[in-house]
Order: sequence, then structure tokens, then C-alpha cells
Amino acid sequence: MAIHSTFPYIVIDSLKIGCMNLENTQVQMRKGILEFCILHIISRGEVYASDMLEELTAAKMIVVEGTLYPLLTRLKNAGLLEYKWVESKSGPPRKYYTLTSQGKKFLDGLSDTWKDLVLSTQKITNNSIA
Amino acid sequence: MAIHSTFPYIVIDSLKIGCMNLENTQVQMRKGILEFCILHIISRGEVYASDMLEELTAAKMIVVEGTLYPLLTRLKNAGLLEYKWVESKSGPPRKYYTLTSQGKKFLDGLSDTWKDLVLSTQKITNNSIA
DNA sequence: TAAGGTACTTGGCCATACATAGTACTTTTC
DNA sequence: GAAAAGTACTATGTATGGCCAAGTACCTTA
Repeated sequence: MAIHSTFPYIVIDSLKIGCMNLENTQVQMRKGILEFCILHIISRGEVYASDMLEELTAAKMIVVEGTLYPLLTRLKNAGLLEYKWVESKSGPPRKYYTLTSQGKKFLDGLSDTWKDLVLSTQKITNNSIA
Repeated sequence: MAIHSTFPYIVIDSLKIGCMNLENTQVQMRKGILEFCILHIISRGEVYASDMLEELTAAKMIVVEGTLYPLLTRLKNAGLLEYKWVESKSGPPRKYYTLTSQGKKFLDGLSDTWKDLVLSTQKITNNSIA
């Protein structure tokens, strides 16, 4: 196995744009999973945004308004959620969300995907011990 | 709790842009996790891209070239990886990757993040049984 | 020398998380 | 009763990353 000290290909190595920090990768890891968690929370009964934020924060899944609201809108537009306006005693009315039947199916699919993903990752990370 | 049948806010409900399909969300779920898995594979010794593809596929973590190669470049530019060119008996030379010390630290951080994320998700999904 | 395979690169597209600013309605306070 | 504070939701712009598809370079085989 001879080792090249020079590059056989022309490589432009000059510009390092990568701002590879942990925080950013953590955000990437949460992507998609968040959707799964939110559908799960809604599947248990009618809730509105602040309820969800509370539960997500309690589970240490950091989420902010600017993430949650657009996501709910997206899920609703996709037909996975529906909501009712309900008056509140302390402020403006709230949107209480529930899953549609389509949303339930989607959640089931996501559950499988999540399980597979965890399994796959375990497979890979456990190999390092073997 | 009085329920509004009309919307108290002006809501533009007409354009449904959402192309919410399972496949898409699965892709989102993989984001970031892939990075974690690849760093893990490399941490076990020198490997080149096809080795990784093989192992990832074996673990049912679907990855294609167009995802893997840019990712490796990104990690390398960020100083987490380095590589040697090694000649091959059956084709062009290969880049054999290893982790830098910075890469090892990063991997440790990611391991913690991943554990937390799995825990958080468990917390939320298990609540539905309670 | 031509053909086919292997290894890696590049550019463009799309979806999502987040920050930030803004709107609408409520209750409280003076 | 009007201003202030608070709650709930909306809208826009930016950046990142996965994927597709096409392309380049090198090697072996015929």
C-alpha cells in the first residue's frame, strides 16, 4: 500500500466555509424528530401551542415559538392536523389542535422510521466496542 | 369553554404548499444523525467512502454518494477529519479518512447530544401510554 | 487504444429551524 | 374609558444540509 503524499487530483483546498459547530449539528439532529414529537403530543388529546412548548421544554427538547408555530401551520396545511378556536379566560382565543385520521397514519409511519433510525444508529455505534 | 366556529383572526387558508410526505420527513430525521454515524465509523480506523457506504447500508441507514462525499468534504474542511491517498489494486487511489483530535472531541459531544435526544423522545412518546 | 468500472467532485434545488418583527385580541391599571 | 402590559398567533428572511444529476479523473481489461 503505497501512500501518496501529493494529490492525484486537482483539489481546491483554499476556502474553508464550514462553520461546523456542535450547536448547529444539534439543530440538525432535532430536525424531523421535532415533527414526530409534536404529532405524538397532539395524539394524546387537544392541546394548544403553549401546552406543547411546555411539554417539549420539560423533556429538554429545546424549541422556540418561531419553530413551533410555522410547523403547526405546515402540518395543518398538509391535512395532518385540524384545530378549533377556544376562548381563554386570560388572553386571546387559542387554537386547540387534534390529529386527523391522515395525521394518525402519518404518525404511525414516523414511529416506524424513528425505531429503525435508533436501531441503525445503535448498530453502528455498538460496532465500535466489538 | 365556548367554541368559535368562525375565525377571530383573518386567516388566509387558500394556498396549501405543503408537500408533506413520509419520505421527506424521513430525510429530515436522518439529518445530523448521519454525521454522527459517519464520525463513529471513522473513529474505528482508517476507511474510505465505499467502506462507509457498505456499513451504512448494512445498518439500513440509506445513504447515497451525493450525500456522503459532500459530507466528508465538509467534515474535513472543518478540521474534524484528515485523509491519506492510498493506491488501489482495482481502480483509482482512495482517500482513507481518520479523525483528528478535534474530530474525536466533536464525536464525544455528538454522542451526548444523541443520547439526550433519544431520552427526550422516549419521554414524550412514553407519555402516551400513561 | 478503446471500453468499462471505480472514486471522487460540483452545482443546483428544495425543505426546514431559527431570528426577528409584527398583528390581534385580552385583561389590567390609572 | 384610554393606555399599558400580556398572551396567542403570523409573516419574512437567512442559513444549513440532503439529494439529484451530471461530470471528471484514474485504473484495468480487452
